[in-house]
Amino acid sequence: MNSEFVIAVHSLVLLAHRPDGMASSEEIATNVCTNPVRVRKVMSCLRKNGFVDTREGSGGGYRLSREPDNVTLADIYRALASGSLAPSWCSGDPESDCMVGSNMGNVMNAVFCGADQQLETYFESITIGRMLSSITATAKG
Amino acid sequence: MNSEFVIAVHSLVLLAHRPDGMASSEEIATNVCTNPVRVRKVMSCLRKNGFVDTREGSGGGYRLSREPDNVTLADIYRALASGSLAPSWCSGDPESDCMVGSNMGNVMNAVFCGADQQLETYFESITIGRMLSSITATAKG
DNA sequence: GATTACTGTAATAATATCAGTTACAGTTGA
DNA sequence: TCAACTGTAACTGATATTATTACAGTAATC
Repeated sequence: MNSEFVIAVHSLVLLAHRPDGMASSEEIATNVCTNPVRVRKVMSCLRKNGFVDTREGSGGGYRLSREPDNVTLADIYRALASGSLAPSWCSGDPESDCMVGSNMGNVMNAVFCGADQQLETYFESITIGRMLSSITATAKG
Repeated sequence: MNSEFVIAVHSLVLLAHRPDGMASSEEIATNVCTNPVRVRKVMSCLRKNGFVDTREGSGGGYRLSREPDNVTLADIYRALASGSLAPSWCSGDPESDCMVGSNMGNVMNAVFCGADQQLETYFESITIGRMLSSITATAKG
């Protein structure tokens, strides 16, 4: 899995946890354990997909623009990691004389498309709000 | 996804397609489009897990040792790609003062364990035999 | 028993991917 | 006008992936 997905999920949970729903790229980066530029790149993508609003300039940062319970991991997955399941490496060669070698690419592709959908369905069942609850429950228990 | 998984699946389908169920690492490598050493490494693992028999020496190679219809992709996944879904990159820091930052690792981990199981369930439904049928059907159609 | 054709595995090299850093233009609040 | 932000691009360094080389061990065949 794409690690940008992880950063995105973490960031959104953090925003959801903030009373005012806001944080700067630097705050997020510290919390996630990475650098602000990487966070900004991910958040920029989340903004384009309507998950957050950004405020540039002094005192700015990111704000969650949707209800935590209405944002599923599937939404995030689709926005920045869809199709990441299939390996970059492609098996076989369409020009091969062998029936197996020449068709494996397509068949493998179909397998991974299915896997991707399966994964998406699973992610559909998990929301940012639920992850936050899970964390607060763990912290209290 | 681990590309060794792809090589393994392709190799087993190829063996299942062979009338005598056999092929050498070089033949497989050519068909898969990679080098024989890589194939041998993957096959070595498949042998240890009981998917194939090997015959060393002249005229040797690999032979499928199970019924194609009884080998699921889940079996293969478990043997050499289990847990590969979670990114190497880990979010947050257990020592963090922030509740979110310090617990995200665990929660994220749980999410990916679930995803892994989901994937395994999906792979359970696909067999080497079915993939081969799918290829022969495509080739004929 | 020598030769040939294989597997098994380690070590190394080449390449590609990923993550961190620096730099700087643009924006906004004070 | 200054300070604190975002948005991006370019560069560097780290890490992971794939290919290559090398060689020991095994078995069939001449």
